[in-house]
Amino acid sequence: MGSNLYLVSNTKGRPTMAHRTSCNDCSLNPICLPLAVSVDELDQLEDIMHRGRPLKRGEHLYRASDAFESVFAVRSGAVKTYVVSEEGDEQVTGFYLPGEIVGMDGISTAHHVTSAKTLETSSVCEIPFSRLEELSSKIPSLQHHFFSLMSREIQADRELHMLLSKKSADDRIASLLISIANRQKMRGLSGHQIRLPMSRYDIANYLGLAVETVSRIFTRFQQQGLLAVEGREVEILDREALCGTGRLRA
Amino acid sequence: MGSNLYLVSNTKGRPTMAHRTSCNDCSLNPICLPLAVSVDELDQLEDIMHRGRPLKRGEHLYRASDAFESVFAVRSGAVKTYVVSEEGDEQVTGFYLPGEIVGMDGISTAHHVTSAKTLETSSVCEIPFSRLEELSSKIPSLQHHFFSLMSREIQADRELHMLLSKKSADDRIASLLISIANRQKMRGLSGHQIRLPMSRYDIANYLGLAVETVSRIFTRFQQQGLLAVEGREVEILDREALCGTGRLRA
DNA sequence: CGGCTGATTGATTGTGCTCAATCAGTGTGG
DNA sequence: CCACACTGATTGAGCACAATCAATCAGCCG
Repeated sequence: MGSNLYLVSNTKGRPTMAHRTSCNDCSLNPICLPLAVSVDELDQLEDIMHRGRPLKRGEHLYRASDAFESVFAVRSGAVKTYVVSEEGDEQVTGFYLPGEIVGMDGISTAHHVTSAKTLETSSVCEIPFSRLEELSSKIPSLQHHFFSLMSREIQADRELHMLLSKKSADDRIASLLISIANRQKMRGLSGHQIRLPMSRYDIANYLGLAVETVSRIFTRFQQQGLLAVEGREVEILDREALCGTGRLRA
Repeated sequence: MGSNLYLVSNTKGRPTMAHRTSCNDCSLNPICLPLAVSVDELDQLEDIMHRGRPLKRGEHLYRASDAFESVFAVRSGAVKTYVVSEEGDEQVTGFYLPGEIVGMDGISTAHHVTSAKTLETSSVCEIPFSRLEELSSKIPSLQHHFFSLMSREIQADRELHMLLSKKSADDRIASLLISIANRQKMRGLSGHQIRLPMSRYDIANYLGLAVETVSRIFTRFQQQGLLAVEGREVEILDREALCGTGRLRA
């Protein structure tokens, strides 16, 4: 469970204790929480955050029914949230990539309603929520930014809702790929060469499809020249047509 | 656009200018925003709110792409939110009953991403968001309550997501009915005798089903003795079995 | 009365699920 | 070191649930 080995293997070319860098040095600065605060306020924000050890694949950030104490900013890797019903079947409720905030459910109940586990070796910043609230009262722009983040979460859920209603399986897959590509692009990565951090099972579960269907659609998209798929590596060859599949906006 | 006639026709037995009462007199007090604030703080909250005229069925609270300025607390009636895609088809994204807050999308974009229209004659309280933010900075409990409300919205979306993935049409209908019953109960109304404020079309759209399917399931549920349906009046006869349909928690 | 919208019911089709088999990759233990 | 088991992914065949197309009916308003 040691040191920062995992992180090193993940952030290629920056072997120097990356998990002790400050928000200032973080490449996610422009899309993460610090976005909202000035340089001197940033110190206060950093004071309340914990940058924990890197987590191995499959470790939990929190589990459903845990007391709600913190939200988490993903620094590297990827996280999925899910709930397990009484009958034991799992429902994946979201995927979180670097720069995104996990755990904002649970504020109202004081307990988490989802569980969050890493999909691959990941590092996260833990932000105790009560202290974030205090700080938000003092820094209006931070308060607004946090409201804004939650609002964006709601918006994303709306889009997902729309996707799941307009039920075509093709649309769902296409849309997920585009979404991940967009989010990658936002943090300066390729907008067409993506590496899916989650399994086909997770994708199927998230989109309300059977694994077999996901698999079939991936191969068909490939045959149609829309994608180049190799396991979890996906290249979007014809974004236009892919969007056209479900008439999404490019 | 006429006095408080509409409201009168809606809040039976209280014909006296109900829209000028304060939060103190509002029956929704225990579940609405005022929940979080003390008596003297309540005055400040009331100062920033506008209790507008009652709205007729079909009037808009706001439209997609309108500048985001306020959130709205539903006082009476019911509101639906929806988006319209470029191709013109509508997607209903939510139903809001008295005591619930509409319009929290749009914080991040400064513009609304959904439209909100009344499903029947309704009255709402408009709360300018910038002033709510100011006030939230000064009243920590209000800030927390608002975070909490947004969190609850996210939670509800999670549940919806789960519902739409676990795709059985029966489950979806059952779940919606239970949800509405629960929300009615929370404001002191019957937990089994409900009046659906929305059309079958809205229900179908919201749940990602065809209208015909909704209709069929209503009649089948009735044949099975789970419901007594008469148009938009629905009585839940066997809540246990209804939950069992989709193995929901009662 | 005639036209409209909302709701219900019937007949047919199709998309995606289920069941089942195969295959590749990975880790385990003899 | 290799056989074996196990998980994740892919492909095929058949079936079921819900969509679609279509017709009818009730209520409402001009």
